[in-house]
Amino acid sequence: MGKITIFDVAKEAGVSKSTVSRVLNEKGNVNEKTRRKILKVMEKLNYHPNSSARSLVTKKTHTIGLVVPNIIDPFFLQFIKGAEDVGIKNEYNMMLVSSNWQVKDEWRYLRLLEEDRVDGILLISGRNISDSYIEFLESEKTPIVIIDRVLEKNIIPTVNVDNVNGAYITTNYLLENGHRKIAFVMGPNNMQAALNRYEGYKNALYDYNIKLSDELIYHGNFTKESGYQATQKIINDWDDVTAIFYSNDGMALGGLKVFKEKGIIVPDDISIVGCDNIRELSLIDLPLTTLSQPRYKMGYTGMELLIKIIENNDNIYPEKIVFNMEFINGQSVKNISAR
Amino acid sequence: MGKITIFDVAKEAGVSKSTVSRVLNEKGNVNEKTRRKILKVMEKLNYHPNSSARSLVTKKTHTIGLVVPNIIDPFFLQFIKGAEDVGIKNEYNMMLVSSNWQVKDEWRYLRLLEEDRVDGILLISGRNISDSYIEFLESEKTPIVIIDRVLEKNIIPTVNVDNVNGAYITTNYLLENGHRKIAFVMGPNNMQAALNRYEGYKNALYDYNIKLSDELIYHGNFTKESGYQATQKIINDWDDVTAIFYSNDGMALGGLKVFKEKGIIVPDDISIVGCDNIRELSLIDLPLTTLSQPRYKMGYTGMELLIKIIENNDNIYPEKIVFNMEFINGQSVKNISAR
DNA sequence: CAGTGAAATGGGAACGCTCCCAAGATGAGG
DNA sequence: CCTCATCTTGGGAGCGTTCCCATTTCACTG
Repeated sequence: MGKITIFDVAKEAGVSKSTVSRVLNEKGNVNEKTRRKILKVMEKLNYHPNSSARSLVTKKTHTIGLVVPNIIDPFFLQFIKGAEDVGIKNEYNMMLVSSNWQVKDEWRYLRLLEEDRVDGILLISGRNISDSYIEFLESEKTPIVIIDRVLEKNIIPTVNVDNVNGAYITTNYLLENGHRKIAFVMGPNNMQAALNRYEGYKNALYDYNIKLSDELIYHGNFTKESGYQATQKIINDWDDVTAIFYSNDGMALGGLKVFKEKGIIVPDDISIVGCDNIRELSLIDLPLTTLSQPRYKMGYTGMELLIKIIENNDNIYPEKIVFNMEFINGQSVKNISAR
Repeated sequence: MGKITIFDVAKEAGVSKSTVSRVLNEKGNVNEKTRRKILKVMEKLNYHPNSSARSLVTKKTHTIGLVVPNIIDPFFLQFIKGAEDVGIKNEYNMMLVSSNWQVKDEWRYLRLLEEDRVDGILLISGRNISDSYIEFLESEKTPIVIIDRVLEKNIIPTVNVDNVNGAYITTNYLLENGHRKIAFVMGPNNMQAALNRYEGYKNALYDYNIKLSDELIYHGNFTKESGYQATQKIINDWDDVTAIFYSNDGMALGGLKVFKEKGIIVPDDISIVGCDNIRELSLIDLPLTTLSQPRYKMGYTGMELLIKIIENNDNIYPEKIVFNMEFINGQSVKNISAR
């Protein structure tokens, strides 16, 4: 079915292809009358410009590559949604690539760029990207924005969340509610976010003049199972811990399981706070007090930034955007201040 | 930074662009020695063919449009993952479009086709696509596969699940476990899947010689809230209903909330089954007996089919693939047969 | 009514590739 | 040593646009 081209439109409208192109791109002067006529012909013939031909000469695809560590994890959906909404608004398409947390898959999204399939890349949750790859991207001057990875040495624009501050606020909230012996369940040591949350916890204690006790620090790896185990240890080790700070919600869920099994009531017997505000928690009866990353907003902002970079490629100064975590006041903390 | 083109490679290797093209596409005869040389030069110059230029002449983009009703809903992730895995294997990229359940957004994915950005479209969960649009796609002879929507009149290939059979098996399971008075919570009337599940329920009762009672049929709209309300009604209306069949898991969750509030123990006081096997349920302590759509497999198969259609465009006969639902035996049904 | 500048239009080159066709190289067979 | 088939290579056209430049049209002004 011979596709309609710009020539067909030109012929039908009795003008040259150049004029059609002009109305298509709203560039240059076109007599209003002919403009209307051409528009009418386009509609009549159901003409749509071929994007490949366009890209070939303009060097723009109006497509961005969206890289996600793992498409299966609902955690990333809000980021994607935020990015998508901006994309739609600016008429950008999104090419989806999941990196599977694998360094070896980095070539897959790199190739999108090399083959000029995309104008830039939005790397969501860049925690899994190797340093050498980031340096490579930097040297390539690729339009790219990385979400959820702090890059201090690199000039690449990033969108992040202030984990230190978030954990500080949360810990402080526990302190204000009279808690003094607060166990802390850490995440993986190699994860910046996990370390930062620990730092916030530490700072809050310090500012409250409470001595940090290493014995109250437990280790997990962000899974429900590891939260389960850590919680069992905590309960075994102490009978005067009044609150537990889980550095993500997954581990808090593991904790809840322990409490259920042992008949421990939250928050009457123990107060807990989590971190991340994962969707699954909304299904649980107890509203958890937790911190939320503004994921939608981060995706949204990241995409906006990326498009900005793509569209005025000159005089860019790299931006490092940092959002605050949002404190979500649930019902898993009890005020135990003596009155 | 002047991008490397096929000419640069040709020049450096001392051959013509045609020869380079030949080794690029592994088409036609090329002397093994020159082939190696060209390959080496490509690597040296880090040459990658421009996809727009290629598409312009071949009319193939090696990209497929993946349409999902709502990217925010984790329900669709398994479909996407299945499709993606096939895409990667066959070197297809995926353009992501969410339809937002809105008919008015149909133009957004249509345009991907019209602008020749994609070679075909995989419409996941086509429940939300208007009939007129489907007819349009059919008439356009667009390479398309629709997942999760039964199309009897149309010639478009689909991948579906046998809801009738699934509901039959589940209902039968309840019957085998001694339940006779089984309430049924329906989904929206305009949804094929919901109606089919009702049909399966009906058939099972019929084959078991149990008279269908309209009074045991309750209506919901697949939300947790509607399940909550329906369950309250059921409990109000009857004291001898021993089992409830929720036609999706979301409504079953609503039911669980009622039971918790009223101190009703599942499965001791009442047996329940759901349908869909949504991820959130894994976080709940009670393993629900439910039906699972093989979502990963459906996405996988749909994508395979689509690529097959795209790649040998001739003599296609439309396929209608139907998977069985998988029965997931949880712990929410009690055997109450008199012994 | 000639002259002028702006508005409107057309034509051609270029984008980077594939593909067809023609031509040169090679080698076997007589 | 010539012939012919096969392998190998090069050149040119064409894919559907955009964009630059040249040309035509037009409305005014003096």
